[in-house]
Amino acid sequence: MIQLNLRSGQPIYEQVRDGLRKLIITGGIPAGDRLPSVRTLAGSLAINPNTIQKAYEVLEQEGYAYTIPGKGSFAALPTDVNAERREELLRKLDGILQELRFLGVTQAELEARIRKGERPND
Amino acid sequence: MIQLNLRSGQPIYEQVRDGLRKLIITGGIPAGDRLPSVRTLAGSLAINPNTIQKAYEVLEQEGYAYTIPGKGSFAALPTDVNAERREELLRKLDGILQELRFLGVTQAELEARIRKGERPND
Amino acid sequence: MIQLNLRSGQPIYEQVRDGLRKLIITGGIPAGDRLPSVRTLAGSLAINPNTIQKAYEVLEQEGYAYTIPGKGSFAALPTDVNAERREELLRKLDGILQELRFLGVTQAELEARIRKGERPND
Amino acid sequence: MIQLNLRSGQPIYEQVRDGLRKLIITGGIPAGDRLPSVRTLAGSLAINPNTIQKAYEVLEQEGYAYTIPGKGSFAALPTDVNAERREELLRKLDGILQELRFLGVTQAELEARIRKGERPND
DNA sequence: GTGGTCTAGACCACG
DNA sequence: GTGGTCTAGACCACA
Repeated sequence: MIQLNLRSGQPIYEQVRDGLRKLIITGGIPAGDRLPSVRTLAGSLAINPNTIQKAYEVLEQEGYAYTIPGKGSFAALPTDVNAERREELLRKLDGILQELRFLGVTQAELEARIRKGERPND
Repeated sequence: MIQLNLRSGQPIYEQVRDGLRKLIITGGIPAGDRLPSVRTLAGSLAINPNTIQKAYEVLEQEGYAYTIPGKGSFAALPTDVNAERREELLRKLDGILQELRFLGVTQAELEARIRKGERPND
Repeated sequence: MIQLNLRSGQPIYEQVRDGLRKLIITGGIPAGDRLPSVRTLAGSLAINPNTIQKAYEVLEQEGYAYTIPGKGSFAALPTDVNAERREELLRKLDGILQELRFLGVTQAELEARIRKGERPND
Repeated sequence: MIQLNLRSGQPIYEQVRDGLRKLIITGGIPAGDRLPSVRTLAGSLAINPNTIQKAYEVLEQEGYAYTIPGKGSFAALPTDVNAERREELLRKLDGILQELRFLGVTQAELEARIRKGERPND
């Protein structure tokens, strides 16, 4: 389910966090559904449970997951996600757009790219 | 000119790199112009020269600057920037757009945001 | 294992890089195997760990090694080596051949030399 | 006549040395002919005469040029070139061939490359 | 004066 | 225990 690259230099817990977040965003794990348990995921990815634990903690801080002690961790609703996360994304978006423009990417190319991922019901 | 946050967890040399890249992108340092010398910048930011030098090395790998030993470092042309950097930006762009859509940002809002930074001659 | 000449004028980190690369090329360190740790090698060569680390960074840029923080550095596969490195070698090869011819080395001698290192299964 | 790249990071005096050596090797400056004077070359390349001076000194050590005080510097015969230079080239050649083989270049490709530069009268 | 290299020693994140 | 980062201070090549 989650692809790890142990050679990438990126901390493993970040890769797990990114993978889980991606699953939640894409609907692979619908809001309210239970995330795999720390031990299960650690087993299937063949890494240390502490590393999974850290990923879950960070995800919870961002608001993408919440934990019910004794029950497990669950995917949160989009509206539960930390407002800071959203602001951070918008900040990064502006920075990336600015840099791409500097590199010669035209407004038309940017708009094409932004439409490519458009969802029907927007 | 460059704002550092020594407690942010992000390495100082990366903050310096980001700050300089921003200056180059925004035209604050036009292509061909000299960047501040390692010692000068280290002094004005009150950090070690080695840390500045690492920032310059990374910036050079990205293609945003080039160094002439004994002369200084200079801002490069947009066309000199590493192709990998451009691809990395496009990858990040797609990921951010996907996450923002999940968080409820509509296509109209995204397009508005993308037009905000539009440059007249695109 | 690696011979250093501290008075040669060539930077120590380059000598370390060359020595390690040679070990990888000759199979002294098979692909996937761990290179000596920064501290270990620094100790056995009696030089500063930072100098070793710089050698490893450069080796990684060339594609001859990859690093997993907290785990160590490892020898990469030949296919992971940077394409630029290969082109640089071919460029240097042509220049050296040209100069050797100027110095009176005949085509026969060059071909003999090129066959000397031939591998059986080529 | 000599192409300098002030941005390359390679010391200018080395670029000048390489350029002059190339001219001698290729016959652009036949053996016995006078090399351009330090001041002339410094002027046409728009660099400091001290830098040219250093290039000439190194070239003389290699045996590619000799200086007659008050007369100028002259291109030497191939037989005058330092034996160490020749050995260094052969050593480098072996190292490059070994590395290229490691990178998957076959014996056939190497031989093709070595024949490409073949001179008719060898 | 500039960047490049090196040392000695320190703290931290990661797994 | 590993690599990553940072500091303080030093010397050298280059132009």
